[in-house]
Amino acid sequence: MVRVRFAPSPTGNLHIGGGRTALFNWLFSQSQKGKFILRIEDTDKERSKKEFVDEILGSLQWLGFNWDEIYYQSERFEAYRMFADKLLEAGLAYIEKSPEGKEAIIYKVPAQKIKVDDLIRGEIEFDSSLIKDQVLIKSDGTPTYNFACVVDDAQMNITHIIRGDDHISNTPKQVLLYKALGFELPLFAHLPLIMGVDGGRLSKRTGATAISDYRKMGYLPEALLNYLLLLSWSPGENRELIPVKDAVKLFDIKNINKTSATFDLKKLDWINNQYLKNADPEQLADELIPLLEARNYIKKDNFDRRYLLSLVKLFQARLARLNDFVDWADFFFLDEPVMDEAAVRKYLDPSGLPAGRDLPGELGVFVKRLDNLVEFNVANIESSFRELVVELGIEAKQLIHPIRVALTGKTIGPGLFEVIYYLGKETSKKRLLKWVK
RNA sequence: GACCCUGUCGUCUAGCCUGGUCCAGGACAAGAGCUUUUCAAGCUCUCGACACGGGUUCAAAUCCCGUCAGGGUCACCA
Repeated sequence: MVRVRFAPSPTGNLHIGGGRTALFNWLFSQSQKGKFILRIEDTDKERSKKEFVDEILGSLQWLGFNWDEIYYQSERFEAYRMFADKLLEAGLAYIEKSPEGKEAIIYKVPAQKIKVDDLIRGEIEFDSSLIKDQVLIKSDGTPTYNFACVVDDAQMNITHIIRGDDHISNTPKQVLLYKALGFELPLFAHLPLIMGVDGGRLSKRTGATAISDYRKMGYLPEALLNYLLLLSWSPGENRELIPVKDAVKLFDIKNINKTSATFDLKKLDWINNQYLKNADPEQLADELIPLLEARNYIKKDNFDRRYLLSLVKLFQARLARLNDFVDWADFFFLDEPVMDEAAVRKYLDPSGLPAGRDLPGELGVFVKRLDNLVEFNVANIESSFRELVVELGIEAKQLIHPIRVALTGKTIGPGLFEVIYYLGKETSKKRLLKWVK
């Protein structure tokens, strides 16, 4: 049975690169009906933090990766010690004393050619005479990364090691240890790295790196997953929008390419919009509620959910990020819209109008028409408006823009008649009347 | 510096294994237009790449060699 693992170190957040490694491991396990194992590599007592463990687990859950088993290296120190002693007894390792008298166990690296048949890159050859002896157990008693990793991968029966490219040069060191300990070798697959726009490693300078940051910014996990999937993997046939469920069926390690990819926020935005457009409004509303509460736009447990749902539907297709809703739809929740001054000057300042136009008068008439509607609905609002502009002998947009600014404070937004309808007759009248005199 | 990995539009990629169907296809971005009530969406179009140089071959993005470029690793960090 296929068993893969994702082995983050809790010395920081789960970043984009780690998320992608987790994704490929998880996808492979799902596609092979295998097990996905999580191993927290917390051997560095100084830098490992509980809060990072929580953050990493939270991000993995948000992405939808459920693990079958979880282990903590900090709980397995006896095992590492035991295998180090074995190597000592076999004469394959030696003890080195520090000036303070502390002892470290060092593996004596034998000189030989090591071939690794990487699932993604093919055969890679190394010369171990170029590798110096490796510390197994540090003088403080904790194991080194390469040693703990080998012991664990073998003990946990990991069959495929799928990890980042940056581990290629660790591979010969680990292969040597597998052989020295008499463990069966797993298969290796080294994923190309994700680069920042500046060409180097993805860093905070080049944009957000933590998965949780993308969550905060309003990206849907499905969208982020889909984007990450496209970085160095393609199912062919020009398919781009691939929900995880489909990816599990289509996934084949052979289709992973060897070239590193640059993280492109623009494409992520596009994918996010694609998912947002087709998302269930109920689900989006659930995500939005805490954000709206935080801004005091709605009161917890005391708001009209059906109304919110209608607004979500109004904006859904326009959002690049879910959080945009909070800014773009603010006028539905505020008593007074926040006015964009430039928009006011452009559309509501009578001095800028052509001779003969009487904007305040026109707005006044429109308010009366709204008042007289037999039934206040989108169709009636629109037809009364259309009739009015014909009577006035002006183009629809000459009046639409000023009204939108008066009602929303903005030049952009959903269709005007929906805006009026959802704002309600009284609020619309009140906001328009401000510009009548 | 040594070792290792990689090189197709600005970006993500298809094609490369099994040379001809590729004067290289798709997507994002950019530009133009349509629609129109602004924005978004949608639709149409435009711009734009086989890193370079040698081979092999009737024929090379595809095979071979070299060069160059980019990246990674060289810790008692993981």
